[in-house]
Amino acid sequence: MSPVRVRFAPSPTGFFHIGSARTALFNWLYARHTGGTFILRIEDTDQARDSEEFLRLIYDSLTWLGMDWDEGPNANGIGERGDYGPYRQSQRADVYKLYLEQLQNAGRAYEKDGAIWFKQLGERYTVFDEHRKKEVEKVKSDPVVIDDKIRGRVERAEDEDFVIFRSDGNPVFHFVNVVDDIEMKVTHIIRGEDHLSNTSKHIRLYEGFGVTLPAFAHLPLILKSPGMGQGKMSKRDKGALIEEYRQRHFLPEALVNYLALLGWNPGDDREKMPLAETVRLFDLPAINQSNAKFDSKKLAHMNMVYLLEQPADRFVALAADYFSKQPGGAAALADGAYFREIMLLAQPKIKSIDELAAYTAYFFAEDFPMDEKVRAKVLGKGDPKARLHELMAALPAMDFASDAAIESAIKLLAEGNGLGFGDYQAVARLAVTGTNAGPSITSIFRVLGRDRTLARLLRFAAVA
RNA sequence: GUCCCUAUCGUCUAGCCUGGUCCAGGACACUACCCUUUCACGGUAAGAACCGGGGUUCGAAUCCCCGUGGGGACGCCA
Repeated sequence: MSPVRVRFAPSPTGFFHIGSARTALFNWLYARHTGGTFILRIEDTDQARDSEEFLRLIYDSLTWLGMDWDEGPNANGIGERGDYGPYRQSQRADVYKLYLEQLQNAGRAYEKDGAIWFKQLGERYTVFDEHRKKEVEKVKSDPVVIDDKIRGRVERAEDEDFVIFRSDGNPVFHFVNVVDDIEMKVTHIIRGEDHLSNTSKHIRLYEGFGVTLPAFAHLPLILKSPGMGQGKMSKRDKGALIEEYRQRHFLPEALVNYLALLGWNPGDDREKMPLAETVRLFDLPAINQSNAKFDSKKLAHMNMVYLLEQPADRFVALAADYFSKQPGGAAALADGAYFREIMLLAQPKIKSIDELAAYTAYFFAEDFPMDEKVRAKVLGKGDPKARLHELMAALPAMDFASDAAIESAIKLLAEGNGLGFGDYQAVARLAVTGTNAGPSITSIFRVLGRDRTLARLLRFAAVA
């Protein structure tokens, strides 16, 4: 058995979406599992739609997700690697010319309407195609048998000639895809099920070139989320773009973990697992045959689980990176020690990094918003104003050294008035943060410091 | 319309290959309760599925067939 060589072959014609990422991931996982080679090949044969910006997005997205390629084009200064380059189809015209000549010499290519067509072998007949609303010529030939690693044996009987070179002289996907897979010695073609019906064309091409077939594995598709319509997920769907998760500062390892579980599982109940473990267990036969709907809530949960276990330093670094990209975020970063304390308070509370700005806003500004509903609720219960004044009176003498010290001071105050901690907690939180959600009030007091806490209590008491 | 793939809780799925251990297990979501100093986390509990019909068999979620549902392809896009 020759060493595994797989490839991910995107075209830079649009944003990098979740389906592409999953295809890339499964190829990457299979390469790493088998100790094989992961090739990145850019299929930029559509001059009208290709763009350098989208090309960069492919490199950046793969890198962000942690999928390194062993062979591939010169990307972001990495330099071209591999012995079968160039790895951009726009630079491989001479190779395609050679393969075309081979087909022409064998009588398997002909010209029509300025384009070059691949000629199928077999009995020809015409039929009216309801879908295309025109007569088409079909070829009755020996059935093509696809031995699919995921689906088993798939058989297709009908063929049609198809274009391999456009009238503008550029080769078409089916042709270049097969030629490069041959040239680059790809052993396993792992791609979405939407290509399953193309595969018979591709197999005919392999036969035309007289080479042996690679193994095929057609992945189930990722469908729209429940309630978001029918069909496969498209670039236009909410949550479909990798870029979106990157901008929202999702953890790439969480996204990768979620994506790995969309159509594959380790065979037991584990869901959150280290990448190395996924690599160890991943294999083609374990991949599901049916499509899966995308569930952003489950992804969000996975992200939270990963966030929770981040070491303090990494979490603070992630938070700092996030704030640095927020409007006005620089102010929050001004005091590093203060920033760190706040972020660590927030870490166990949030589901994703992009909640941080709103969740911690009151630490960084005095003009934080007041939640009117919460205000009405808190002020409508007991005698919060009295509690507020008792607290303000006690504050100057309070020990702010630790959460525990603040807690016992407030408890002492409460006991003295025949009350409980909770009687002070709600109104103090409202006065100091404007809301009813957040870290413990003692830690907020401590981090804010006595002066700022007292000032906020005073200000609130004045208008309450 | 033609061809191809597919079918277990709302969703992701285990179980199916090698029929009995499954009145079907886990996770997300939802609900309730517990924990609690708010909000989360966490814990416990509840509800929730073998698409339908035929067969094969002592026995079918598991094997076969037919329906139906879902998905894909049918471009001088990839």
